[in-house]
Amino acid sequence: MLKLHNTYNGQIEEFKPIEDNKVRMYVCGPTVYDNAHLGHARCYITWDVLYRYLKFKGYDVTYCRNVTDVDDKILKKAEKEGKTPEEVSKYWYGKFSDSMKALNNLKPDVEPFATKTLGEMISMVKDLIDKGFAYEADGDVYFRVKKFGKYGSLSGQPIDQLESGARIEVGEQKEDPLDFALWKKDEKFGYNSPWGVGRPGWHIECSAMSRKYLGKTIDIHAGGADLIFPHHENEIAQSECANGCKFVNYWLHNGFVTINKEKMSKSLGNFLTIDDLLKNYDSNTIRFFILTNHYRMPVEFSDKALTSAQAGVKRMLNARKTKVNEDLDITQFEEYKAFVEAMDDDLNTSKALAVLFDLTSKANKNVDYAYTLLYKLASTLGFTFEKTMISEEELRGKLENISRELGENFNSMDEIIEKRKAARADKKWDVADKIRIALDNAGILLKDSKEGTSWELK
RNA sequence: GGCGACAUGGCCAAGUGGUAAGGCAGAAGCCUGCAAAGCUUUUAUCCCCAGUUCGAAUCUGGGUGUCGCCUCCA
Repeated sequence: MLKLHNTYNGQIEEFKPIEDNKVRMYVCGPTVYDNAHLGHARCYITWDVLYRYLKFKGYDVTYCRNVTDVDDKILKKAEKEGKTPEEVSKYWYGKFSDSMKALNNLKPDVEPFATKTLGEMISMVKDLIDKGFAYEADGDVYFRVKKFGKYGSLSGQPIDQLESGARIEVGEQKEDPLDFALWKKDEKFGYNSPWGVGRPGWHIECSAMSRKYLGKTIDIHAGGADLIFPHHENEIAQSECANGCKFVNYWLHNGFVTINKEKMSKSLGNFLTIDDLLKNYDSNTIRFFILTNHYRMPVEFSDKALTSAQAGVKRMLNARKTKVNEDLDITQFEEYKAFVEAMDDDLNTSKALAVLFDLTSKANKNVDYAYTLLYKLASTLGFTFEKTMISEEELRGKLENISRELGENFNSMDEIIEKRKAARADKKWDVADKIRIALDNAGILLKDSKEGTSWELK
């Protein structure tokens, strides 16, 4: 029985989908104007694991993650670089997708673009105006926060407190400082609407895309904890007033990545991009680093932590391998039950990893089912055991370097290993060592075992 | 000021009433021509104080410290 922490009431609740075994899940996606960083990686890895685990549990999941491609930041970047907003967002969406793929995150079932969902947004805004929850003011449209009695219940903020922090910007014609924009006048980059040329507000995007692709009431809505207020609060207000029904059953939020004890973020400038990180650590390492902590807790980044994660994940992925037995009923094993119990408990990945290490240890001791189980459960968390394949070209380059160093021509790794094997048989240790060192210099590690000698990239 | 989270060994981190999972690092041993990997053994009384209880890291109250949201932010 899966239990999840619901931000809405602060409780850990049993997860029950609206419809049988169908799950409708929405995650707030990126605004595509710049590189994604480790904080984004954490968010999307966390929800990728939830997506994978729901599928593992047998749910029929529809995972929708939007792409915000209308935004001030995109426009600013476009102006600065002399490009169109479309060019900017297209480029950075491509980069984002590459990063997600590199992190081994599954592709969501739907990835709607804000600019492609404008019709839905406009009709929703219109609806809100008709129902009296919104009003037009000089080309802008605002949501009447005070009309929605439940406003503030997700973030747990008393309305008068929110009021004291709210401001009216210059040029805005709000009835109340608390009101937020559903539509903003923008004659330069805007789109046609009943209220003139303008752009949708950020919050309405998610309400509209969620409704269009998943329906009026959905099971799960997830995102970073910094979106609780105002973004998710506003989404609830919009959706529930427009649709006249509950918006989301389970609100899930992940904690931040910190660096030097401070939240990693664009605005503070203290971030590491996923690209940069992948230069030093592979995706398994990053995933392991993220999953050793519970998803709601803060995670402190440091090179030391990543190095530690690297060593840890290596141990797991280096487990003694056997053929994965597809016919094996893995559900019969204690370790399987322990894994499921951990994950069912609000995604206790830390505990689940402990189960995987138990299996690693068993695999190394030749317990026959251990590797099959390890492989399947680790895959559920998105780890990959497959080694990165070395290209023909790269291998040829390495062989050339090795041949040069050894003063002898080798055409394949097998030839080299055979040569060393013969040297070892003759107890010519100096020859054998030279070969191993030459390979080491070329970034190849040799492993001797009873079964023979194997090689892998370091 | 309002709301919320966290504080466990050298580092990271589970555990939420019955006497501390796991990973990294360290140490010793086995294996090995060497190396890598692996195997075995090994390191804590849980921020402070008071209380509840037969019994608390785990509940209650009070401190101290750290962080987050309240403005764009994953």
